[in-house]
Amino acid sequence: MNPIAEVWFFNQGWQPHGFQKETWKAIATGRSGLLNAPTGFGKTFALWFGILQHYYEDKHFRRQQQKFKTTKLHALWITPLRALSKEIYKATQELSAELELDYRIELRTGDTTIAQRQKQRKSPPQALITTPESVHLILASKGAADYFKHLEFIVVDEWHELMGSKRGVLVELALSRLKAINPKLKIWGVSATIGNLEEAQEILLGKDHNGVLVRAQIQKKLSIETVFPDNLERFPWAGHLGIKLLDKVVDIVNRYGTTLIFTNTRSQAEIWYQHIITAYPEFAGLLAIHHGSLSDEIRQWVEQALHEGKLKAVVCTSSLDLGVDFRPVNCVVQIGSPKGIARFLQRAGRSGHRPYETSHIYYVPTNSLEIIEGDSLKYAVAHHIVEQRIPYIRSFDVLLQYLTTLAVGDGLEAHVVFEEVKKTHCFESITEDEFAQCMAMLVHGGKSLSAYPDFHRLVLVDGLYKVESRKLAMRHRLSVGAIVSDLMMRVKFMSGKYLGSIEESFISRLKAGDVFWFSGRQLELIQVRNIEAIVKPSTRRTGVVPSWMGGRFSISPDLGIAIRHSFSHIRKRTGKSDEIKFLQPLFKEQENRSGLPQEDELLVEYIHTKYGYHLFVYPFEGKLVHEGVAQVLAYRFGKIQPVTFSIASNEYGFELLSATPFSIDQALITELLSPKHLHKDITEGINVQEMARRRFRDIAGIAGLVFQGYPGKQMKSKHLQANAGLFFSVFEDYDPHNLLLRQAYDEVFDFQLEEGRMQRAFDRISSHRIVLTFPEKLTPFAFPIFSESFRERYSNEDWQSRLETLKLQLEGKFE
DNA sequence: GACCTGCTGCGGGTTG
Repeated sequence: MNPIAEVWFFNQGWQPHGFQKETWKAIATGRSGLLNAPTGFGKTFALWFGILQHYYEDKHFRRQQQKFKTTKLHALWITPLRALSKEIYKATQELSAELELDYRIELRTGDTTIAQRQKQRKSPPQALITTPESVHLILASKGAADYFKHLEFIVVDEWHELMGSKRGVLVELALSRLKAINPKLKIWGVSATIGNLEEAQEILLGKDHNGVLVRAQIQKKLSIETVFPDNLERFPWAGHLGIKLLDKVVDIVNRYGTTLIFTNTRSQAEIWYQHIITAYPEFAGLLAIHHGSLSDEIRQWVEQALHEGKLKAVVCTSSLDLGVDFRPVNCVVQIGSPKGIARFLQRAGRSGHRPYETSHIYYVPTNSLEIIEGDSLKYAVAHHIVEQRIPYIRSFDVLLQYLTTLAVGDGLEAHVVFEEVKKTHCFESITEDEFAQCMAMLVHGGKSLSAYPDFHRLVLVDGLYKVESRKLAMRHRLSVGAIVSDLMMRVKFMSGKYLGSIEESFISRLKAGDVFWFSGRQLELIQVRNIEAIVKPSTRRTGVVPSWMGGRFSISPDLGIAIRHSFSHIRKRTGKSDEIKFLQPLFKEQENRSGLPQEDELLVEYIHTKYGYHLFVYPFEGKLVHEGVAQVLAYRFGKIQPVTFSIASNEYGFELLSATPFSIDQALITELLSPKHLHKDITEGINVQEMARRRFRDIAGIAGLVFQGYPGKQMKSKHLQANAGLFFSVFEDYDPHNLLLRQAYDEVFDFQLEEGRMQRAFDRISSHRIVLTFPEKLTPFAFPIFSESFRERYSNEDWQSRLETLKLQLEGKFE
C-alpha cells in the first residue's frame, strides 16, 4: 500500500478500492494509463498518490523523511474547465496540508495574474494545474523546453470531454512536444465511460503504447424514473416545454435534499424558473438558476450556495453537466429528451456524488411521443449502450496555430516537429508535402497570399523558424485556443432598419430568396453582406424554410437505436414497460389513422390538409440526419416533378410540404430514398459551399489567418477587411487545393451533414419495407412535425428581456 | 385540439 495514501485514507476512515491500488502499482512501475471509474470514488486522489509516491524518492515516506527538494516542474494536470482546475487545486491543497508535504501545487489558467505567472516562470512549482490553452501559452514562451524538461507526469482529466473536440487536438499536439522534450514522461488520462474507451486510450498515449487501462469494477447505483402525466388525453402531442408537469416536478424537489433540474435550452431554464417561483412563492431564495448567459458572479454565487447546501433546487442547462461536485445534490430531474445516453448518465451522476450512494434521476417528457424515451433510456442503460466520442483528424487549422505557438516560443525545427506531429492520432496521415504546405503558409502566406507581407510570419534563424515580430507574437498569444463562439449577424431591411441579431450558422444555410421567420415576421433573404443579412418582408406561403437548425442538438445515433428498439416493442405488443403501456392509446390512434411501423419498416404518410400536401416520413434517425435526408429527397423529387417543398423535421421524422398536389407511390419513394449517388445529390441539393464558407470562418480564426481583435477593444486594424470570407473566395479561385479550404468542406460533410450517418441511414432505409398510407387527418406522429413548421422562430427577444428582470432580482439577493 | 427549442468550453505580458 502506498504509504502516503495510507496516512490519508486512515485519516479519512476510507477503504481504498481495487482500482486505486491498481493505479498506484502501475504508476510505481513506470507505466502510463487511462483510468475509468465512476465519479465520487476518488479517482483524483488515486492519481495524486501515485504521482506523489514517485516524487519522494524514499518509498517508505514519512513526514520526517522529506528529502526531495527541487524547483523543477514535476507534474502537470490538465482539465477542460477553469472551475475544475480550482476544484482539483483546493482538494490537493487540503491533501498537502494534511500530510505536511513539501510539494508546491499551483494553478495556471486565464485567471492567474501576471505577477503569479512571472513567479511561476522563475521558480516553478512541483505541480501545475492548468487547461490545454494555458499549456500552449507556456509553449509559446521562451524557455518552454527547459521549463518542461523535468516533467515526469501529465494527467489529462475528463479526457473523453476533450477528445471529441479541437481542444483534444491541442492536447495531442502538446503531448507530442512534451514527450519529445522528455521521452520518459508518463501520461495518465481520466475518462468517463464512453463507447470507444480503448481508442481514447490509444489516442492519448500514442500508438503502440504499453499503458494500462484501469477500469473500476464498481457499478454506480442508478435509479431512473419517468414522470407521467395524469392522463394521456390531456397531454400535448407537440411541444418541448413540459410545464404541464410542473407540480410533479415540485413534488420531487420536495422529496429530496437538493435537486438539479436540467433543461435543454437557456430560455427553457428561465421559463421553468419563473413558473416554479410564481406557482410556489415559498421557493424564493431556495431556488436558483444557472446557465451560460448569466454573469460569472451569479453563476459563482449559485455554485457556492449549492456547495453549502443552501439551495433546494437549481434550474440549469449543460453549464452544470461537468466538473465541480456538489455533494448536497441527491436528485436530478431531466426535462425533455436528454438527446444522448452519455449525457443522461453524466447528468444523473451529478447526484449521489459519494461512494455507494444511489444516483436518482427523473425523466420528464414534454410531449406524448417523448414519453417513450423513458423506456429507451432505461433499455440503453441496462444494455450498456453509450455513445462514442469521435476524435477530430487532420485539423490543419489547429496545426498551423500550434506551429506558430512553437515559433513564438523556442522556435521550431521543421523536420523534427514533422516527425513529432506525425505520431499523433490527428495527423497520422499527414504527408511531407502537406506539412510543407503548412510551413509555407506561415513563412510566406502560401500559394495565394505571398504578396502580403503580413503573412510572412515565420523567419528562419540558424535552422529554427521563429516569429520575430513582437506584435505578431503578442497577437498570437491572444488567440491561442480552439473555441470559436457563434457569430451573430445583424438582420436588416434594405432601408437599413435593424431587426435584431441571429446566429450566422442559420443564415449561412439559406440561399437568397429563401423565406424564414424572425422576430415574429416572415422575411425573405435578399443577400448576405459581411455580418449583415439584408431582408424584405414576405407573404409567400411556399418555399418557407422554417429551420435548418439543430446543427448541434440532434439525438445521438445510440439513443436513436434505443428509441427504434422501443418502437419495435409497440407494434409487436411485447413491451412491458410502463411507458409503452401508458402510450398504448396514442399508438392505437396512430394505427387507426395510419399505421405503426415495425423495426424493418419505413412509414410514409401522404396527407392533404388546408395547409397543403404533406409527405411525412419516419426514419427515427434524429433531427440532423432528417434535415439532410429531407433536402436530398426534395432535390431528387424536384428533378422528376416540378414541385417546391418546404421542409420540417424532428427527432422521429420529417415533412415535405407543397402547396400543389404531387403523385406518389411505393416505387417512387423507394427510388427517391436510394442510397446511390448520395454524395453527388448532397453536393447539388444542399448549399454545401455556403456551409463550408461559414465553417471556414472558424478555421481561419483558429489557424490565425484572421485576427479576432484584442479582448474588450475595438478592432481598428486593416486586417479586419481581410476577413475570412475574403480568404475563402481567394482560396476557392486561386488555391483550390488549400488545406484549410479542404478542411472546411471535410468538416461540413463529417460534422454538419454527418454524411456517414446519412449514408448509413439511407442504406438502412433501403432495406426497409415501405409502408405508404393516406390518412385523412394528421396523425399523432405527424402532428409534432407539422407544428414545428408553423412556429414563430427566433423571436427570442422576450426571453432576453425576461432574463434582464431575473438578473435584477438575483442581484438583489447579494445584498 | 393539442405548439414558447436549441448547450458548453478557453484565452498577453522580460529582455528593459
